[in-house]
Amino acid sequence: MAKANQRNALLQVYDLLFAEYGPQHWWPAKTPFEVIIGAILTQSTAWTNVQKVISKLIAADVLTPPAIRNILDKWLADLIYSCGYYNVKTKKLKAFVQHLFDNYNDDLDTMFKQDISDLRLELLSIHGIGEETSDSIILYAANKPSFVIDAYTRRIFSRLGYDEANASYVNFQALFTSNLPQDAALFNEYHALIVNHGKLVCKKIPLCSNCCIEVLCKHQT
DNA sequence: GGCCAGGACACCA
DNA sequence: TGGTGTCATGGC
Repeated sequence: MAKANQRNALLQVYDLLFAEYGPQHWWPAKTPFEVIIGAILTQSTAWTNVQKVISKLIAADVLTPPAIRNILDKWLADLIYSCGYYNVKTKKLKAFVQHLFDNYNDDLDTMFKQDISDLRLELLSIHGIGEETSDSIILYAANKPSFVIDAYTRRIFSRLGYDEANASYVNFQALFTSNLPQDAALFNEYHALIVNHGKLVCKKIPLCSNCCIEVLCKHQT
């Protein structure tokens, strides 16, 4: 597909999703640190489970870097139990807050002052933070334009006939970053809309214009 | 009871 | 470099 057509098609998908669902107001968190904790906890886990755990962490007054750093592994594992993979995720949460303390004295703002590529590399070097989680943190916690590729994105754009959906994470991400304006608000809304649509389709909830995607499929193929 | 959910890592060929 | 097993609860 020609570059201009690709750009127009991506914007058309965005417009249809936005017209259908409206603004999503993502990420559902009150602070950048809460975004990061949620991004780690939601790995391969339904968001409803994460919400319960976030509430528990707030109730226990441990949703801060020093509190997560100092709490015993066993207690943290108990608190995040409902998310699944609680032993693995305990290590991941601990690894992040330790990194934040060692390098920035718990100051996220300083960490986020880097440009996107440096920040992404640094996040990827932390245990438990892969490509999707790092992009989620950059976009939703640091408010910088880094497009998030997740299972929903691949599924939907694969259905739309994009071969890039089967490519590596970075190559698929380039489809969006090379065709869309580098706008954090746009990337934020686009990914949120994709996830919202994906969830509804996944739950087989009938959508009056679920057909918007079906129509696009016919146009693309 | 089976399947899947807003992944990442360790290990192996 | 790519494929596979593992981590695990909760909702439908």
